[in-house]
Amino acid sequence: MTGMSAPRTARARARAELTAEIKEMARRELAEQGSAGLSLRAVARELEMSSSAIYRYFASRDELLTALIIDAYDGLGDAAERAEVRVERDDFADRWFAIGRAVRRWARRNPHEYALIYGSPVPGYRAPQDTVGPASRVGVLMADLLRDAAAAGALGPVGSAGALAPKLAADIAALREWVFTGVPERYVLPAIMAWTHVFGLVNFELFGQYENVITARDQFFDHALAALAAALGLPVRPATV
Amino acid sequence: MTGMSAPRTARARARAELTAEIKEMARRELAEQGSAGLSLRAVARELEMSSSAIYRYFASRDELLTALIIDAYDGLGDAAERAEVRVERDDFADRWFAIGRAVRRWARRNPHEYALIYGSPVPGYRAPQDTVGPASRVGVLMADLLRDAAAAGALGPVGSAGALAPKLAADIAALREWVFTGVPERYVLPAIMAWTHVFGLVNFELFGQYENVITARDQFFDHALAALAAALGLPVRPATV
DNA sequence: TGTACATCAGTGAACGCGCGTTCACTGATGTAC
DNA sequence: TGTACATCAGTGAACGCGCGTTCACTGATGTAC
Repeated sequence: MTGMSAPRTARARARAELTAEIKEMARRELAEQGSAGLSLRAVARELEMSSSAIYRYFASRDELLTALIIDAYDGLGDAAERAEVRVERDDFADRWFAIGRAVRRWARRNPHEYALIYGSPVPGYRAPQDTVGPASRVGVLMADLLRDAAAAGALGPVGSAGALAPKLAADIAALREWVFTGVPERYVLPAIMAWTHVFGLVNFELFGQYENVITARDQFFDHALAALAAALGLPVRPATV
Repeated sequence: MTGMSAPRTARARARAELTAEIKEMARRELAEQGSAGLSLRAVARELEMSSSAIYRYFASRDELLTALIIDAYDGLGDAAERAEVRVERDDFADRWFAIGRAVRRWARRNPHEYALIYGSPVPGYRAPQDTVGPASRVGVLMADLLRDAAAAGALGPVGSAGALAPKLAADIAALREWVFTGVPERYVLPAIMAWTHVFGLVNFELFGQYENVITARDQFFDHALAALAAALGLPVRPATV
């Protein structure tokens, strides 16, 4: 996941370990202060090293933040993939449920990391290019699922909203050359919507919008997943929690 | 909106004006720094007054933040209401579109205020009770729309997801005694989902998740609104942008 | 209408704090011969 | 296997900055009689 091969020398091993420790401690700080309150000095203090020593591992606070963001995307991606891969390949609705639930579970367990990647952008921080791969993993997983379902002829009808605006049709065409290869055209927009909806649900739950509105959070989320599966054309069995 | 009656004395008038100026300047700072970077001293500096003077108007940074949050909810609520009220009362789909588009337009015009209320919670900040009224205005507007449509017999069928879990059914019952009065049971969950989805769409657009995914933002949003209207049981005419 | 007193707005200095980043330096680890 | 040199990790002091909040004070505005 780190992209490094096994370190040879003791020095390299120590370096890898300390890099990991710094990130781990930064994650803990993040959980207490939020991304804006993440401070190199606090991390160093907690690790009982001088603040300047951190600079041997991360060139700046932004670079540490970037590392945390990538790790967060990868953590979420791993969680979703691990959950999805355990499901029977041809139970497409179950695969959908597995992805959705894994996303929510990970987000509830790592709320500050989730906020880091799906909350308000960190002011003054501009995400570098290396985040886009990790950032797309959940979406890719959903697209893969649709491709498999389409190949198996398991996709049912989806509501049509009439003719599409040309610009939007072009977006869909582009998507079908990339993540949505092999997915019939009419399933692409429902997929983007369902993807958006899943994170919208998690956002609202984590950021407090369901306070005084929904108390049966698990059941509501599962209900929504079932409705989304139907909107995606996936064959849904009656949901049981 | 401020809840104050017309100020009598010159002093009271000056006070009201300066309070507004402080908030206005704070909003401008917010737009540049984000909520975590909002500083009383910076606001004071910009207003060419001493930092301690701010304390005559707001007891603390948190109190200023609360005022901004309430104003943001009210700004969004006003925008949505003003847009919705201009539509023919019995064109229910149009009313839905008006609300959704107004939310998005306001969010795009006031991205930092939007992030303040729908983004990651401000670390260490706990929203006081006075925010819940303003926070619910858009939801109330949607519920009102559904009530009107139901009364007019204009609501079509919605997808049923089978029997509901008891806890979830209880939530719905509670909602129907409060905001969703007069709205038939089966439309409540689709409404919560549609409400969630609208803000999920705006979140994803504003927070950068559609980068490299959707370029036709207006058309995509309208498409989603149309799909949501259908999911809500609202009578949809073919969408034109 | 004028006066005495109370209330309020605003100031400037200070407290105590934390931050990111740089730099010259020491001592340990790794590498080449 | 031993030695000379280069590389790296970590330190501590310093720079320059900004922050929220408090406090004793001055001068203006409002109020009651």
